[in-house]
Amino acid sequence: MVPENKKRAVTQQDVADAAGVSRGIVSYVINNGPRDVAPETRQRVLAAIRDLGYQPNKNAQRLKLGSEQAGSSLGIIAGGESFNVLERPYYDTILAGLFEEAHRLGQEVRFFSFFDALTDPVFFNNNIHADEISGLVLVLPALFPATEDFQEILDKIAERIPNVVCLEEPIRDWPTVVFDRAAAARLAVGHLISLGHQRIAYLSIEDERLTGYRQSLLDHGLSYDPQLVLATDEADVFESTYQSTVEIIGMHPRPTAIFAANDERAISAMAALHDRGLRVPEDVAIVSIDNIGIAGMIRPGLTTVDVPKKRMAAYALQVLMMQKQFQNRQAASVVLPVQLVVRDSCGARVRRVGLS
Amino acid sequence: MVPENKKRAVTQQDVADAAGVSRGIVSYVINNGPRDVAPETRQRVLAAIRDLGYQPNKNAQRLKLGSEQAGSSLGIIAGGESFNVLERPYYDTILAGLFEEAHRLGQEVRFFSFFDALTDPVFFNNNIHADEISGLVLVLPALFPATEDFQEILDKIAERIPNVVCLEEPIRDWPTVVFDRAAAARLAVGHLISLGHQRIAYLSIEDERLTGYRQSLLDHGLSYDPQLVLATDEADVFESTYQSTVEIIGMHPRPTAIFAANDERAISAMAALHDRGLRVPEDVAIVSIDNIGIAGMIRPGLTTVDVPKKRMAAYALQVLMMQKQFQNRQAASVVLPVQLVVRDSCGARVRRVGLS
DNA sequence: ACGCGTAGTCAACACGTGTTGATCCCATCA
DNA sequence: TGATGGGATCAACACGTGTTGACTACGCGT
Repeated sequence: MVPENKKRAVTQQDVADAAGVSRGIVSYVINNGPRDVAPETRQRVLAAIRDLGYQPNKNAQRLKLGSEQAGSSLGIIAGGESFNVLERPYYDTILAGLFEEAHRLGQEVRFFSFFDALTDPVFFNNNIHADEISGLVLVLPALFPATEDFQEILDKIAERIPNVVCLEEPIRDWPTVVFDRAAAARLAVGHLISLGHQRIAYLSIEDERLTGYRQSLLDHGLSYDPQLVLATDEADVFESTYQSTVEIIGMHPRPTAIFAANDERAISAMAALHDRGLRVPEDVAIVSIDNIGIAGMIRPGLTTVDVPKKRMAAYALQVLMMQKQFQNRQAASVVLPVQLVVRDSCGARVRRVGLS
Repeated sequence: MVPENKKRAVTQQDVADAAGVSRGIVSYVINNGPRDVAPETRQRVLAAIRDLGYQPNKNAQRLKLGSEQAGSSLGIIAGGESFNVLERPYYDTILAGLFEEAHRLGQEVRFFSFFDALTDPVFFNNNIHADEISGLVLVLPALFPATEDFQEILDKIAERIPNVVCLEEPIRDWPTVVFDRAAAARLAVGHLISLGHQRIAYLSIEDERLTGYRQSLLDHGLSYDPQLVLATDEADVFESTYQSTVEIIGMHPRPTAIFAANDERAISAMAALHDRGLRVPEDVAIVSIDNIGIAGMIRPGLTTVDVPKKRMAAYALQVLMMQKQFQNRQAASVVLPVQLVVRDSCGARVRRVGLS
């Protein structure tokens, strides 16, 4: 390999030489500096900059200014056990919202996968520097491995990076932005009950949704039957939910409705029902939570509780900015309200159980 | 606001003082430096580093080493007219693939939206620096605005950043990684023809797919009817495709099959057919291209041509690395083959037209 | 003619690091 | 014992930039 002469980058000194001035002047011109420059000189410098195609060296700027001033980035760590957050429709929208809001705030963002950043100390040390990142957004699903490495890295984050916000799952004492899961579950289950359903199975995520499911049943005078709560595996959502749905189908008497913890699970359940020759919503009604993009495109359209994903993202960055402004002062966590979106999978537009 | 004393970061000098040595020694220890250090001294320095929680300043390192050595990033610019690539299942997988492969190569990546990076010169100048980015992947859908700003920014990329690879759409003379669109279309249409279909509508994207669609018809002795090629609007895929499908449904005689340019369009078509009381595949068969994640989860399952999205991503980075290795030498473009995935929407598992 | 303020410029320091020429000290060998 | 070598360390330079103290020249007032 011939070591072709690397063309050295153009520096302020080159510009200064070309314009016949001192280097400092060039700096003044670029930053509308702390000192004034004679109009005629300014023009000469600008011309030289244009001619040589000069571009300031960011590294030198950041070194000098202490990256605070020079525009530090905002870090986003997202994911579960792999990169695959990017391939999950719910988190996609969250991420898109984060990017949009960051752009609105003029913040550069640096994106890291959970796998890289939180389970690999070497990667963490090499890539996540307080020099470069002044704020961090953690987007972590419920279940993550509590390895020693993981805990150690959380410690480092805590001591190095002043501002951290969590989306979805609260971690340590960092402020959190979440949607109201219990309320979402109550909305979904309440809606099914109002349509006349009495045996409602739950394709579960065991968080506040379960509480909401249970409470909604009791509120409406129905009994809570643990057998109707079926496990689903976050690591293989589609397959595990499909199997659990098959179980539901085999029950006697068969539940007339299914509450799915999120839209992915609902879609999986619909597939299982379809494959067994059962119709949605005529034979089994379905309601879920999330309102991902395709929820309204598939047929039957999914009745689901809309989670304000983009607003959650926007709030997360707002909280981060607040933290930054009031140095280290604990910023409040946020719980956002949700809203039911009625489509066809619940059967509200078709019939009411027991009334036809 | 009380200007709480910013705690100055720990530097090599601090470590050196604490360990009672010269600063250079600290540098040697950290980098297993060009010079040897006495074992006993080394231990003292390491202890000091640990005690003070010293972390080298990346900006200074990069300044000194010229970011080439210090680990420069790999840039990804993706999107159409907005950030929404993140919310489109096809591009999600592409991006996930890029991140995965970058991780495998130990490359840090910096992600930019098309909107930020390619249409806003100010943002571009402020955030995309040759100092930091040694290679660039452009993930651009077919249609992008050819504004002056856009062209100007492409010029700047060309002169500042040595290595560029395009995914999906070739731009300028940069090397490209694409899947074989014409072959994909021929596979899809050929499959429908082999099932006995003779009137096949095309929910179109007007690229090599159209060529493939046309050629496949001719190859099988069918005539090409431009009326069967319906426009769809990339800016509002679902709605426009839905409307075009309604048109198809109203045709006399009605086409017995639809070839959709991608899975999103196929799902939209299925919705329109469902809403008009037509069954898939019994009344109208559907085949498309992409094989996005949900293609196998919805019912009927989507028969589609699998695009090797992750392999495309991996290849893109391979090409980038090749470019880097052989300084500026033009790297070859890559066209990846595709494969048909038969599910239920085509009807192959149900019946053959005219044979039952 | 002299003093003085000011607009404009230059030289020099600082940011924190990697690296090299020079220095010190001690062990080894003639 | 004196010279030699080399292991270990230090001081100093360089990377490219932002900023401050010092310097020059010029205009103005007395």
